[in-house]
Amino acid sequence: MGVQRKTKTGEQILAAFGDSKEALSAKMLLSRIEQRVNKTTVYRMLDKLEDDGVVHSFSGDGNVKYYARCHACSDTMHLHSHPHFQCVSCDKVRCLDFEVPLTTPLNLQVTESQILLKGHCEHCSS
Amino acid sequence: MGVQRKTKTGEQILAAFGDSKEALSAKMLLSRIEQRVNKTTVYRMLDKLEDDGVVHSFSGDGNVKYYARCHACSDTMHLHSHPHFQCVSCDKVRCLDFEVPLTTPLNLQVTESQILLKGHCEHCSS
DNA sequence: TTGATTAACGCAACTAAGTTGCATTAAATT
DNA sequence: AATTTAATGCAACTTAGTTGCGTTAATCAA
Ligand SMILES: [Zn+2]
Ligand SMILES: [Zn+2]
Ligand SMILES: [Zn+2]
Ligand SMILES: [Zn+2]
Repeated sequence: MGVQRKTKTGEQILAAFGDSKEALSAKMLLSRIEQRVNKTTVYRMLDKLEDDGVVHSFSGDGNVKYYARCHACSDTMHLHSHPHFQCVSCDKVRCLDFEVPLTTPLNLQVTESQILLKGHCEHCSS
Repeated sequence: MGVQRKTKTGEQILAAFGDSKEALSAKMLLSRIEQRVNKTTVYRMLDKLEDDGVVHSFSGDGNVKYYARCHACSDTMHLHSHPHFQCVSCDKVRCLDFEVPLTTPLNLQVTESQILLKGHCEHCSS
């Protein structure tokens, strides 16, 4: 089940994401939240927000899970087949807007695709 | 630096991969190797084999690192922009043969792409 | 064949991400 | 204000992977 009560942790997590396409790990969220919050609480809140279709998650570099705001999802429909980008220089991660057309083999039933692009973001290109 | 001596661990790891496109985690390798080998040894040997362009690695589901044989790599040139597939039913992971054409935004310098497809493999489709 | 060199190894201890159980706190409802 | 129970904090745990260090064994030269 998703979020059922309005709490400070929930507010602060959503405030940390804001309206941007930036993706954040649990650790990054913890460091951004003013109020002292336990990591367990953050993990559980993120789970609930994901259930509600408010955030989506994916696996970034170094086996770390990242979360980002959803923009067209609800608790009944999740739709985010977009790729993600991680800068190898500043480590920032974000959602990319376009869709990648995938032609998959006929003998496989693909239900989900995760695309992570790595490289240098616009601020870190030299 | 890569592998410098012929050892049993190295042989057994390569034997476990064989010639297939199947990807294996360190844990899976440990369970497949007859001889008793320490996990540290497996991790270190995989690192060396990756340095040599003998295997490549990528992040699978559950933040687990998978390794697979390279087929066109050397210690000086690594080339594996192919996608990987993980069956959500039998958990097998493998390399896919085709390339995915990616049109990336102009303001990003993409140097690496990881594509993981998830779904049901040919043996687990009902 | 033997001895020297050092890559590879085993072990224990560690790190880091994430999870679980349980007692406590605090939203929401009456 | 009293009740209900979602949300929280804490400690302890799990799992993947790493590190330091002393030991073993592959390679090569004498
Ligand atoms: Zn950057
Ligand atoms: Zn996204
Ligand atoms: Zn399968
Ligand atoms: Zn592969």
